[in-house]
Amino acid sequence: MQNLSKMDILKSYLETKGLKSTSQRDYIADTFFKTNTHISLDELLKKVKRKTPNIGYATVYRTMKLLTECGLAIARQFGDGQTRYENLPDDGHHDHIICIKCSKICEFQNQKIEQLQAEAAKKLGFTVVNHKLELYGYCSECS
Amino acid sequence: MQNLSKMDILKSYLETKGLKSTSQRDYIADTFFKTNTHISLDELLKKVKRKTPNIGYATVYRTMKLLTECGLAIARQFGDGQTRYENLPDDGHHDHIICIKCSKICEFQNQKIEQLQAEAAKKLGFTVVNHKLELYGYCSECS
DNA sequence: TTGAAAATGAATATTATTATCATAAGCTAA
DNA sequence: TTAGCTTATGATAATAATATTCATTTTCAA
Repeated sequence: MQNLSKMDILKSYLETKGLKSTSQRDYIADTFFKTNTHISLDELLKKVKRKTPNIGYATVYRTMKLLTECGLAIARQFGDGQTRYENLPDDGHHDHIICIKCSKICEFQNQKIEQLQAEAAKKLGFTVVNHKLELYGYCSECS
Repeated sequence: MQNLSKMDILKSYLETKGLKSTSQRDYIADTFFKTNTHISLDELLKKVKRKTPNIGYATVYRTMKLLTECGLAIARQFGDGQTRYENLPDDGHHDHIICIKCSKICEFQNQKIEQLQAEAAKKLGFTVVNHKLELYGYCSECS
């Protein structure tokens, strides 16, 4: 079992909610944590079924709902009519800057921005567990 | 009829596509242009029906598809299972914070964050022209 | 070990989106 | 203006994804 820290976060979330740990949940979560794409429920179910064929769609659905609730997954829509789940990268770098001409993508992280986000959220009564920041512009070669 | 310039953009889009101008389309578009929220099809239909009760869901649906195609509306998903249409603000840009439990959406603006974004981009040799920032967390009622 | 609480999985229900089709309305040419 | 063709409309139906139900199984704390 990889992804120990993520699994720990999940376990502690379950505990605070009075929910139980099950082999299905663990296996679905672990499988998801190993993806680095935007995976749909059907795709994840297919992956999970390779090793545990009698797992049901509903369990995958409910597990992903849990992971989303505790900030370990981000549910996104890309316009194909399906919800896709994004796994957080381990190093926490999930800000992107994308060149609108050549499509080059760079990643960056800025602690100060994250701090300001948390403050802005607090003013509105929110507690941030996750964020998605995408900048669009021209890279050095295209500007 | 307000929103003349947006209406002009729509009219010229229709013309280039060989589509026709109708009173329903005009009224739906004008009603949408007057919103400053993330409106769903049902909500927009309800608004439109106040003055023109015999308008149909399908016409609203098709009109919003057109507006999206020509860039006058942005179709967004915030996780409540409904597509919501964002009217382009006249006064610029806003960011979103979304409750991952109840799907409440708040908007906020933060000049300082935008400034830091520009700085971070500059370090990577980029010039920012646009950005998308979404925070996910718990609202005051769900935390 | 036991029993209450929660999870599972198959199936069903619900909901939003998209397509269909008969009729109505807009547009162009004469 | 009108004839004739094209597109739009609105009611409804089809589709597809998501959410719920329920009988059974599993977990976990006492």
